[in-house]
Amino acid sequence: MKKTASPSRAARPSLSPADYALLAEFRYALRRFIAFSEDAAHAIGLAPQQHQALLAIKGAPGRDGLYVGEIADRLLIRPHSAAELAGRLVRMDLVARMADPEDGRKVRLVLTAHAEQLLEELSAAHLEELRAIKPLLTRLLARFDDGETG
Amino acid sequence: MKKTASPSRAARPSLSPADYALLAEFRYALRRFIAFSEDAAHAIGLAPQQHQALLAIKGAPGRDGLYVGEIADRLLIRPHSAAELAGRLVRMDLVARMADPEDGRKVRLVLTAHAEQLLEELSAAHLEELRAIKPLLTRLLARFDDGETG
DNA sequence: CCATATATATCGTACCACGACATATATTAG
DNA sequence: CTAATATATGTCGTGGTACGATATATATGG
Repeated sequence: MKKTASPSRAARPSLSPADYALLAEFRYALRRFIAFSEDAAHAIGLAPQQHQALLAIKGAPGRDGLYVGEIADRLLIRPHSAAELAGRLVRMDLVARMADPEDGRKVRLVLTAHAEQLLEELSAAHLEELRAIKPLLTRLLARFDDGETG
Repeated sequence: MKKTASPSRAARPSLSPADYALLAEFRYALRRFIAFSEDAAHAIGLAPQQHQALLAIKGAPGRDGLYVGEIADRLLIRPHSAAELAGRLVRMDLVARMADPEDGRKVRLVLTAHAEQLLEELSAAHLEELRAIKPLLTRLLARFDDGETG
C-alpha cells in the first residue's frame, strides 16, 4: 500500500527520503531519454544540438524556417551561439541561410531536403520511444503531488 | 471537432506537422526545466553534474553513499568520468571517499553535511518547480498517442 | 601465484557555449 | 539627411567537462 504521510509536516522544508528518491528517479528517466535522443542523432552523424535546431525549425507552427534569434530562444542559448550552430549546419548542408526582405539584419534558416529526410527518420524513432516511456514518465510525474494532500 | 483518423500505415513514417510540433514543444519544455535546474545549481556554486551526483547519492534507496561506478550508471557517464567528477566534489568538500572493507577497489562516496544542506535547498526548489510544470508536462505526454489531435 | 577481470584514477584531446568584440542594418532624435 | 543608438548576426579565444587511452590497485580463477 501507500506510505502514510510523514509525521511532522510543519513549515520546515524537511524533505523525506522518498522526495529525494523521486527527484533522482525522475532525472534518471529524463537522462535516459536524452541519451536515447543523443545516440540516435549521433548514429546519423548529427550533434545533439544540431538535431534540436532542425527540430525547432521543423516544429515551428505555420512557419517556413526560423530566424537565428528564434533558434536561440527555443534552444535557450545565446544568439551568437545560435549563429555558430547555424554556421555548422550550413557547412553540413542541413540548413540554408535566406535573407529577409523586410529586415536585412535577419537571417532565416530553412531546412534542406537532406535535413528533412534525416529529421523525419529521427522524429519517427523519437515518437516511438516517447510512446514507450510515456507510462513511466506519467507515473513519475503523478508522484509529485504526494505530501500535498491538503 | 474530431480530426480525420490517421492511417496507421507503418510502411512509411509520414509524420504530420503536428508530430514535429509536439516533439519540439516537448523538448522545449524539457529544456526549460533543465535550464531551471542548472541555474538553481549554479546559483549556489554547483556545476549541474555535481548537483546530479549529489542527488543520485542522496536518492539511492536505503543506501548510505554510492560507489563511483554506481554514480556513472545513474548519470550515464563513463566510470572514469565519474571518478573525475568525484574528485571535484571531494575538493569542494561535498563528498568524502570511503574505502570499502570488502572490496579494496571500490570507493564509496558519501555526502558531507555541507552537501546535505545545499541539496535540501536545491531539492525543495525542484519539487516546487516540478509541481508547477507537472500539468504542462503531463498534457504534452498525453498527446503522444496514435490518435493525437493538434 | 600468474593471468585476467574489475574498479578507480590520471592525462591529453575535442567539443560547444560563452564573453568580448565586430559588422551590418534599423530606428530614432534633431 | 546625419548622428547616435538599438537590434541581429557573426567571429575569435577561452573554459569546463566528458571522452579515449592509459595506469594502478585489488580481486578472482586456473
